[in-house]
Amino acid sequence: MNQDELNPAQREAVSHEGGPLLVLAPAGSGKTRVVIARLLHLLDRFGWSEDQLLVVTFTRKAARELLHRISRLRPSSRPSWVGTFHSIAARMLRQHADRLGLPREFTIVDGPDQMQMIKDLVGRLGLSEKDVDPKKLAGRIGKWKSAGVDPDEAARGAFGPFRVQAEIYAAYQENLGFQKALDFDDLLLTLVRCLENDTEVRGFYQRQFEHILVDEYQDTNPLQERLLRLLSRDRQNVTVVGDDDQSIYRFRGAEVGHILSFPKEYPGARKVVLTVNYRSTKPIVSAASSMISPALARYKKEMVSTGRSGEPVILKKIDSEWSEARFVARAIREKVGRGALFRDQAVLFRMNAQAQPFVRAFSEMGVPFQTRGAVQGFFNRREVRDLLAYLRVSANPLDRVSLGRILNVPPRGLGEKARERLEQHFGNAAVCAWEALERLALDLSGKSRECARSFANDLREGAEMVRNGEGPFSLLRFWLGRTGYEEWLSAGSSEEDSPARQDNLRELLRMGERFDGSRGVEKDRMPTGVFLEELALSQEDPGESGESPDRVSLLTIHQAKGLEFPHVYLVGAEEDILPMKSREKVDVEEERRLFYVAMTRAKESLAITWCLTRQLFGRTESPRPSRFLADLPPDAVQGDRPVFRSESPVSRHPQEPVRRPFSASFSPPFRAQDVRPVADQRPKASPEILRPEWVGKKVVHPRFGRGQVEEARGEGGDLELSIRFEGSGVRRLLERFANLQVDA
DNA sequence: GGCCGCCCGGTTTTT
DNA sequence: CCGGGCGGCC
Repeated sequence: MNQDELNPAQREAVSHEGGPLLVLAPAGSGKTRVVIARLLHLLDRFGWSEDQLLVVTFTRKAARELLHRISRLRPSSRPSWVGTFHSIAARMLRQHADRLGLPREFTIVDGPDQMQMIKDLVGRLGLSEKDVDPKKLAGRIGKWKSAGVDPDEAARGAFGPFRVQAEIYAAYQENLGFQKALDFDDLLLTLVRCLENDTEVRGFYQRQFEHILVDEYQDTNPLQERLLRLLSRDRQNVTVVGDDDQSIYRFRGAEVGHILSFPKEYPGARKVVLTVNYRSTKPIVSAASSMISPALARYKKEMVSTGRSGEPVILKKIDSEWSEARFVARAIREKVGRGALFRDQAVLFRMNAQAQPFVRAFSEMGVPFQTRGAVQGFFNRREVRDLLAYLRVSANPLDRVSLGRILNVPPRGLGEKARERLEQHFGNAAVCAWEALERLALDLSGKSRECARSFANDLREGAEMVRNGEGPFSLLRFWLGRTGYEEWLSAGSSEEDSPARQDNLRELLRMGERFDGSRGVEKDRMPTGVFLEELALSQEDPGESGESPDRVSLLTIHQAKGLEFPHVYLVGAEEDILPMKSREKVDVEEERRLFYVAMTRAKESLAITWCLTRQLFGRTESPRPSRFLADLPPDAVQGDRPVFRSESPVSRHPQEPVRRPFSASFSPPFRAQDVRPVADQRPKASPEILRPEWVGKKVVHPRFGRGQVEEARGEGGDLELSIRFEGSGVRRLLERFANLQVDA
C-alpha cells in the first residue's frame, strides 16, 4: 500500500517503530486500512517473516477479511498467525498438547453443548432447573473463568446459592476433563495458565512473535487481556486498535477499561488518534459526535468529516410500530425510486423482537429484505447438530455429550433408562463410547441389547475411519448409511419442513466434500478433527460470506457493528428500548454507545424514528422518546423534535436508586452491569463515613478476580470499596452491586 | 416414548 | 403475544 494514500495520523500509526501503540480509530476512520498498512510496513521495514506477526481479531469474519485484503495487496504474503483469540489459543494448545496432558484431538464444546452438560449435571445432582437456572449458571461459570477462578477457589468462601453453583462448576470441569474437552473459555484460560506456569512455552511464543496486533481492542475481556500480556515480550511490541466509543459488549464480558487504561498499563505507550471520518456526510458526523460527547468515560476525541455535505438527519415521531414499519418501507421505496438499491439500506433496532412489524410490512409492500435471526440457523438445526455429533464421537470417543445426543437418534431402543445406565458405566473416568455401550449391552436384553452392541461396533468403525485419515465427507456418508438418519428424518418431518431439513443435510455433505477437496496437508492432524474444530470455532452460517442479493437488511445494532450502509433507519428510539431497561436498570453509558454505533453506520442518510404507542409482550405501552434524542444538535437534524417536559430531559429520567426490598442474599448474583467500569467516572454520592473494618479484607470479584480492600466509605447500600485487584489495578465498587465473595 | 396443554418470562452475541 | 419447558396422560 502506498503510504501517500494515508493521512498524517494514519501514517503515524503505520510507521510507529517500536513499543506499545494505541490507535484510536473512530467509526469510518480507515481502521482496517491502517491495520493492513501497518502489517505490511512491519514486514517490509523490519524484514520480519509472516510467522513472526500475530494478528488477533474477535470474529472469523474480521480475520477472513484481513487475510483477503492482504492477499489482494500482496499476493506473495500469507501471514500465518491471523485469527480469533480462540482459534489462536486452540492452535497453541494443540502445539503443546503433550506438555498439557491433552490429546491432540481434544473436543471443543460449543454453547449449546455446554448448556446440555450443565442441564445434565443439574439433573444428576437432584436439582430442578427452578433451583438453578442453567443459563445463569453458564454465565456465572464463564465469569469465574474470566476472572481465573477455579472451582476450588469458587467454593471457598461461597455461601447460599453460590455454594451450589460452585459445586456444579466443579462437576462441570471434572466432566470436561473425562471427555478431554474444553469449552470456549477454557481455550483461553488453559492457555493463560500454561503460559503463566511454563516459562519454556511462554518463552517460545514471546520469542516467536516480534509484534502483536489486536483489532477491536475495546472488546477484550480480562482473559484475553491477560493472554495478550503473556504473549508480548515486556508488553513492548503491541499495537492495539479500537474505539472506546464503540464498546458495546459489556454483557458478554468486554471491558472498555482495557482500552481506557492502555497507556497506564503499557508503559511508554504511544497514542495515535485518527480523527477523519471518511464514511459519513457532515450532518451525520456532527450528530453522532454530539451524541457521544456526553459519555462519561472516554477519550476525548473529535471526529472531523471530510466535508461532504448532505441532507440533515431526519427525526420522525410515529404513532405505532406498524406505522413505523410502513413509514420506513415507503422511505425505502422512495430512495429506490431515486436510484438507490435495496441493499444500500438497513433498518437497525435494539432487539430482535422489533423486527416483526418490519417483516410483515415489507412483505406486504413488496420491499425485499433479509434478517439474521437471533440464533444462527444452520448450526442450530437439529439434523445438523445430530450428524456433527456422530462425527465428534468418531473423532473423540470420549465425547459423552455428543454420544448422549445421538444415543437414541434415530430411535434404537436406548431411551431414558438406558441413558441413566450408560451414565453409570461412564462414571468418573475417561471411558470411551463403545466400551460404555458394550457394558450397557450386558444390562439389557433382547433387541435393545443387540442395538447397543451394533451401535458400539459402528462407533468403533467410525473412530477407525477418522484415525485412518478419512475426511468428513466419507464419515458423514458412513453415518447416514449406518443410521438411516435421512429416512428417519423425512418420515418424522412434516411436509413443510422436510425439504429444508433435507437441504441442510445436503449442505452439510457439501461442506464436508469441499473441505476434503480443499484442505492442505497438516501434519499430525486428522482431517475430520480439523473440520470439526473449524466448525466449532466458526458458527457462521454457510453462504453468509457470499455476495449479498439486493435486499434491505434488518439488523440489531450489535449485528450492524462494523458494517456501513448508505441509508440507515434507526427505529424505536424510545425510553426502555434505546436505552434498554431491564429489571429496573439502565446501563446508560453502554446504551449511549449503542446509539452512537447505530448512527455511525450511515454514509449518506440517517432517519431516526420513535413511536408514541407500542405493543410489547402483548401489552400496549406509551413509551417516551429516547433521552438521547435531546443530545442531537438542532442544526444537523430535521423533522419532529421530541418534547421533553422539562429543560433537562435526562433529569426527567433519573436513574432511580435501586433499592431492593429484600436482603442482599436474595438479590440475583453477578450482575455485570452493576459494576462501575472505571473508577472516578461518576460523582460520588456517598457520605464520607470511613469504614476501617473493611480495609485489608481479601475479596474475590466475579470478573476482576482476587483483590484486597484499600479503602472503604459509606453506609448500608452505599458502602463503597476501593479494591486493588491482582492484574487489573484499583477499582472503586459499590459493595451492594459487586457480588464480592469475602475471604474469611 | 411421545404428544398435548399450561404456565412463565421476555436484551444485545461471538467463539 | 409467542415460544420453550415441564408435567400429565395415553
